[in-house]
Amino acid sequence: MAVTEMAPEMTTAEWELMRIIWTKGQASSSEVSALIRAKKNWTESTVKTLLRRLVNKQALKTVRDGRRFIYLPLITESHAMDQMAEETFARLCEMKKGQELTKLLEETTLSQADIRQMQAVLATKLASAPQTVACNCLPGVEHACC
Amino acid sequence: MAVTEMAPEMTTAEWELMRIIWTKGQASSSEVSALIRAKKNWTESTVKTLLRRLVNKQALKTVRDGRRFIYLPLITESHAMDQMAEETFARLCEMKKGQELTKLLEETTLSQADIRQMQAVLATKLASAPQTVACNCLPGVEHACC
DNA sequence: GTGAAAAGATGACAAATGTAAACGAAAAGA
DNA sequence: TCTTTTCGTTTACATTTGTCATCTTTTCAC
Repeated sequence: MAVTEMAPEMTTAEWELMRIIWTKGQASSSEVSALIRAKKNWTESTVKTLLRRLVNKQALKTVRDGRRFIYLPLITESHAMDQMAEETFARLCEMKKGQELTKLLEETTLSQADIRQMQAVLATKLASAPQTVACNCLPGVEHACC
Repeated sequence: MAVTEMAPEMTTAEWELMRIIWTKGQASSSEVSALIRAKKNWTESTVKTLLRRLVNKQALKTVRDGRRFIYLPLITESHAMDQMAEETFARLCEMKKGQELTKLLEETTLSQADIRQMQAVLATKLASAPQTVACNCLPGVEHACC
């Protein structure tokens, strides 16, 4: 595996703010506060703290705009999503990832275009897919389960 | 959405131990210690602490076996996996989940059976799939992005 | 039965997280 | 200019998480 460009780990609370900034492209602390209020009862203080932490983690950068700061993303949403998804799946048993992905496919609202793209990916993969994928739940033990 | 039977949140470290216990069905503290050692340099103390926390969180229960405890799972691996995957995807923009799932499909090693099952799921979904899925990144704002 | 080995119980401690309150400076309105 | 509002900065504080070290209590081998 390539050593992935590690994006900073973001907490759930921080992620909420990032989504706002990713979508708007940039935002001031008060803009973020105003927008997040539709969803979370956080005080401005809380938002400021989270933004500061995101800057420290190098997930955001700031540019001054007179008295205040404008916050801009330093990592893309796509990259952050990829990393989070990867980290989640890294916890799972190799053998069981397929089942879990299947469940996600079932539960997620997908557009027709999404589905067509997935169908293309799967068709390609099928050709070289292994008969089975071994469980790797017991460290150092091959075929731990089943 | 139905109110999901909430399984306790497990940390990354705790999850590692759970995988061992799920796979073996049950294990004593020293068995877990021995097995985890192939992967993590944790002391027995660390393992005991994590097991205790898992019991407190009601992810595990114990039965006495003479001087020691046998740890048994109180939640299934499947349930825990579902919940973790759900929580991860809950963070993501509705509109972008499909793209992220597609990437996961590409990157994950899938068995032929996995792929066939996914193909079946997708074929079914396609019939009733929406043309597009709206972004929900800005709380309270419809079609935030694009 | 005595000492070493094995288990559980307790206590610790730093870093990360969620969630602010307070304080100080600057800008804007009266 | 005096006051209020608006920002950023500092400090705080309880929890959770990662990692152990110790202490205590059982056992098991001599």
